[in-house]
Amino acid sequence: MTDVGRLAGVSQVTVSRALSTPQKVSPETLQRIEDAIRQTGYVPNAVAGALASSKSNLVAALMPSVTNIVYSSMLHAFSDIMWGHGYQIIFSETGFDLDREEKAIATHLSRRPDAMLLTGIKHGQGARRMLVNAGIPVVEVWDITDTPIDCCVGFSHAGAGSAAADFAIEAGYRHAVTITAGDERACRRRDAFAARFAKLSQTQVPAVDFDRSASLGLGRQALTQVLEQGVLPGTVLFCSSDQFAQGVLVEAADRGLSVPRDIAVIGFGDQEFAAYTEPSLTSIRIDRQILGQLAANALVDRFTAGTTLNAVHDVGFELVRRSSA
Amino acid sequence: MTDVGRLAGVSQVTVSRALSTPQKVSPETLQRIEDAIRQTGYVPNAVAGALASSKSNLVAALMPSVTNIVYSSMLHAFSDIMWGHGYQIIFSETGFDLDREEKAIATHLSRRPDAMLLTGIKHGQGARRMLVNAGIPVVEVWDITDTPIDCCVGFSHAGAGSAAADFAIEAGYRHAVTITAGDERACRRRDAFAARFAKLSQTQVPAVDFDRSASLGLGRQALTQVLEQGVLPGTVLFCSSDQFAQGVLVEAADRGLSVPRDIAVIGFGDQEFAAYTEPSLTSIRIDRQILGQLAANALVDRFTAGTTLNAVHDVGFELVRRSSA
DNA sequence: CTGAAAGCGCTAACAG
DNA sequence: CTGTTAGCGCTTTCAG
Repeated sequence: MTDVGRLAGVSQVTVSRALSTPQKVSPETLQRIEDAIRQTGYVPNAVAGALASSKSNLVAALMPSVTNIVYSSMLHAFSDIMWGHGYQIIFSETGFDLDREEKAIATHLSRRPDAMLLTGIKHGQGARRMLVNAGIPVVEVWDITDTPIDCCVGFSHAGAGSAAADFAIEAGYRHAVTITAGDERACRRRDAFAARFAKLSQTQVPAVDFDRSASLGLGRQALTQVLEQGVLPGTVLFCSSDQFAQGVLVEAADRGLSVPRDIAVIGFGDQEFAAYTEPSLTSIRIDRQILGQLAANALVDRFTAGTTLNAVHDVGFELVRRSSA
Repeated sequence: MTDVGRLAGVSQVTVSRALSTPQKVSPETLQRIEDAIRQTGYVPNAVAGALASSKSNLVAALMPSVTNIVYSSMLHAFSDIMWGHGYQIIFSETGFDLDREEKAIATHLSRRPDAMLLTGIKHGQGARRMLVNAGIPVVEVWDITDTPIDCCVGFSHAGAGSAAADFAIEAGYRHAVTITAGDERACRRRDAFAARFAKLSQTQVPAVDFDRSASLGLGRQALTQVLEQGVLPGTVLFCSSDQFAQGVLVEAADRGLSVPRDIAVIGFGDQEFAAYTEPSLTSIRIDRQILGQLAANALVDRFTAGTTLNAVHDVGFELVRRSSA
């Protein structure tokens, strides 16, 4: 900046102004500075800027996994809006591990981000304290609670589970099995589904649980397991992910089973392929685009205005009925 | 740090040392400092550290899209290793747009990252200049070239295309159609496939091209289009993505077509589901895990040793034959 | 509208 | 092993 200033015949401060508040610099000076910048190939140093102004224009985003479309599509929408507001994203994967998340929070806070996005509402011991101490806006996504750290945007997993049960009963199914991946939120959906379905149908709801992430292969395996234990007519499978559901569909087709006649399937996530499988998949849709956007906007609002704390945004969910159930 | 030092009865510098090079501080002092840190709830400021040492421990990663598993799984492997070495990832999506990539490069460089990962080998006008000026290690992934900016790790897309053609001919197919998404690298695979297949079979290779990203729905549409134009027996479809291939499979099943008898299908990417579709999908496998790891290691090597420039790592590809072709 | 001075919180020499 | 002195490259007052 000093070099640029020298070339333009002004002081370093004026160059700084030209870059951050050009309206405070006379047009001619501005012109000379711009030329000088071009000539010198000057690249601003945002690190120094952040130190001096204690504003980093950095937002930290922590999520379980980027390879899961459910989270990555949220990140996509979120970072898109943030970028539009001049913020950059520094991210880490936490892999459903609270310890790892807590370490990541500490590390990220040392970069003095202007805000932080966290996935889920359950965090480790020190997390809340660190975040409150940092005094930055925090948005928790993909779930809701009455006691967010700062604000949250998501939906009720228990609500989604029991809504699926209501739907299944209304659709005439009298037996159900759950297929669930190793994910705390998926378990909450399963539990709510099972409780509600059991209550309404007066039947037991067996569970097939995995400790891994959902996948098509695991879904095929799950159906095999279900069939081995024998399945009564009018049974619906409540899957914690469309990946599972698709696996069930593929396995069913391979075995010559008719869906939903022999077995019905409800997925979760309403992924892009859900509408195009054979038969098309009944699933629970969460608008991840909107969710990511709302999360971004919540933060941006907090920057500019300083909206009320403890704001909770319920984006809801929608049971999309197609042919599989 | 000054506060912590005061509390521990040492100077600020000693606190700094205790944190970065604890072996240079006496055990007793270290203990006192650690206690003081706990008491004060001190959180290091990596921004100031980066400014003073001109080492940010930040690595920028630019990729077309995080919602595409092909890139996100690479990012996952890459960031995992980088995190293990104490680096954090600051990322941006560039959406197959060179201008956007160039802007992102400039913005990211202002953060003084210690290295940068770029996807692809084709970049905008100023990109190369900026990166060379920055003087940081750069790794270009997912493609290879003899003239990388610094180093690259990927595979030959033309090679993959013609290998698929060789395979198809050997497998006895005499007609082919390509289905391609709007992606420069996919087009290079298509062109290589078509050229080679046409040469060996002495037939034309019609193309179904989309300007969007691949999806299951678009794949179904593509097969419909192909069938409308009439397809000769012994035709293989070369898809630029497993998403397309899966769509073709679903549409074929829906129409009562037998795969590979009526129509054969080759995918690309060997995604997790490829082994579990019905019939299972023949696809081209790239080890994205390894690719991401090699990219990370290439950078880490450059940090420590300063490996030769212009290193090009060909991770190759593997045609995985399953049932669809 | 422009400049001078101070300092953000840390690390990098250099002394002791 | 510990402390002192100088910055890193900006932004933020405060004066002109």
